Amino acid sequence: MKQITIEIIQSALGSLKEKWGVENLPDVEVEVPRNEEMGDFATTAAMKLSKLLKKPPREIAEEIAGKINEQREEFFEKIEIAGPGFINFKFTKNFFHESLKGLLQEKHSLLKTDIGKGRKIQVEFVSANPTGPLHIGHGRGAAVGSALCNILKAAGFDVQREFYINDAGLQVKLLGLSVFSSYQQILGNDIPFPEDGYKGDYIKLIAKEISERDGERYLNKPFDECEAYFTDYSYKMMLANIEKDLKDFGVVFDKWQSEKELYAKGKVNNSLDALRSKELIYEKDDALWFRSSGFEDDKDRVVKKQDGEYTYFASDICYHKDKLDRGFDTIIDIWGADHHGYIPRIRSVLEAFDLPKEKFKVILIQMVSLLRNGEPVQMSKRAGTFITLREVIDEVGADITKFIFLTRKADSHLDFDLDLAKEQSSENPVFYVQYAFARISSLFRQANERKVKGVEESAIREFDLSCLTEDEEISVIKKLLQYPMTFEGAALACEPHRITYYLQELAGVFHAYYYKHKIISDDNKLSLARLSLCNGVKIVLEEGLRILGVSTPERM
RNA sequence: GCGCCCAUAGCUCAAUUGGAUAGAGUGUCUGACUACGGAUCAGAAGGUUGGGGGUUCGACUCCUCCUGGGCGCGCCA
Repeated sequence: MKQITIEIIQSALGSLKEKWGVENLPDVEVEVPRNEEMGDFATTAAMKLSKLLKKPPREIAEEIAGKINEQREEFFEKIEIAGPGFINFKFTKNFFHESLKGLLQEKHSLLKTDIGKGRKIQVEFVSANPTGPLHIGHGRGAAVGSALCNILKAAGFDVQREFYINDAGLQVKLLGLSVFSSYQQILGNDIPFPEDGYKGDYIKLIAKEISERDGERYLNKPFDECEAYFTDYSYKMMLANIEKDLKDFGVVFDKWQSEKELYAKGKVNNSLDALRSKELIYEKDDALWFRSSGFEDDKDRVVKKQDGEYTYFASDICYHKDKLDRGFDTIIDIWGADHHGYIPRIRSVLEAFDLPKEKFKVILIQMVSLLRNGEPVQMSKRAGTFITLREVIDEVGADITKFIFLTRKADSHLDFDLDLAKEQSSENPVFYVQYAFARISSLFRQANERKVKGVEESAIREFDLSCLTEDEEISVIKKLLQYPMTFEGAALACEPHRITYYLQELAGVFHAYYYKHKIISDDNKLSLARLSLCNGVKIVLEEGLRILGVSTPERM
């Protein structure tokens, strides 16, 4: 719908070009006016041309409108000039009927686009350290990342979902030590627990599991001797746990990239060597530094510490280079907002490697504050006092949780009140949308039971939609036809929440329509047309909810 | 001290990337079941978009200063 309008305007501008004596025309932009009475679409082209042509916008608008009327009259019921120079278009009912028919016959035409043109894009998200269970913040990242991937895929990109595993370095070692200490304590060896160790109950659970499995085999031994066993065992347990939680949350990955593997394959060393040969690595105070201040960063960063250990940054240098080397056209990292200071550092890395830094994009997810009855819930991972994503899913439900996450822009803080989320569950927006879907499913069950002629197994083959003339019916069709532009906007801006809002609006116009008009009646032709319209709504709701990762129940 | 983000109706959030009279939900008030699902619908009320200045035909949106909040500024991750 939008595309057709743009093409018509472009064509009109094209034929006026000579008369105006201009070479380059501005891009044509169309939008849906706030107020429906103003029309179905509006363009600001005349206002944009005003400066260029040195003529008042309304005068230009008259010329354009006149030209369109000559050329493509049949689509429009009305074209008028309004306000400072908007050109408003109102489509004929026939246009809407034909468009709806297009959706019903060829879903693909409306639900998918090809702005991606098969380009390879990678989204790395969650990437939680495998040192503890996922918390609510990870859940937000998971919901947003997953929905974004679904959008990009439907928009024609070749999408890879990746989880980066920090399985090397001090944190997993500390996890191993924590479990080791707990194991010793369980078996009666009262050694002190590491001061900054992980203290959650899950540590004891893993320790107990090991004690049951291996008995006293590691009792009273020094940690050095069993470090590999405890560390590996523990982080693999945690990783399995994380994967399970994500799966139950409806989030899956194509690739789990191990940090350890980057070291094992020598990739980290290779990257550092490459930088060294460009004289971007130097030694100072017995440590190795990356000269990031020569790029966007405000200071140089350590890649290898005095004690000979690499920093996380060292493997991140390698990882981001590796991602682009894998041939992705764009790589998107989804990070917690507390990592924002890391952006200049990574951009510097790409620049240092002469890689195009505009291919690297970061989406920052703001913090989630958990509330219970309006009171903040204090969380500390180290102290082991935190509410896990698992607990939230169990208490509130995956659909509600995801919907709440996806009803906000990523970069605004979120107060997640557990009690409110539950209390409102009967009139929660997610049910409002799902209810519309269930209602339509119910309508088709009715139609089949009543043996409405022409309805077979929820499918209708013949479409005579000319009797859809009620205002509410046109409103529903219009909303359906707005899906592609909303969806494309969400893809280009990487903002899944736009889909969430759209679905609520679509459900809204549908509920209003349903309440006012009887769908199934004695008039067979009208019933079929109305069921077709409902089917159109169902198709779009199904696609939208699928993108968000929210279920589509036939009954509620 | 420096840097990034946020501030919109009582509350939780949108606003088609600079467009027309700033919109939804929730809460409050008033109505609609002898309906294919009332988890619904119709209506009312609610605003100096944190504050000042600037840019232009036009600003919630861009620039600048201020206020208030969040987060960073490690040879931690």
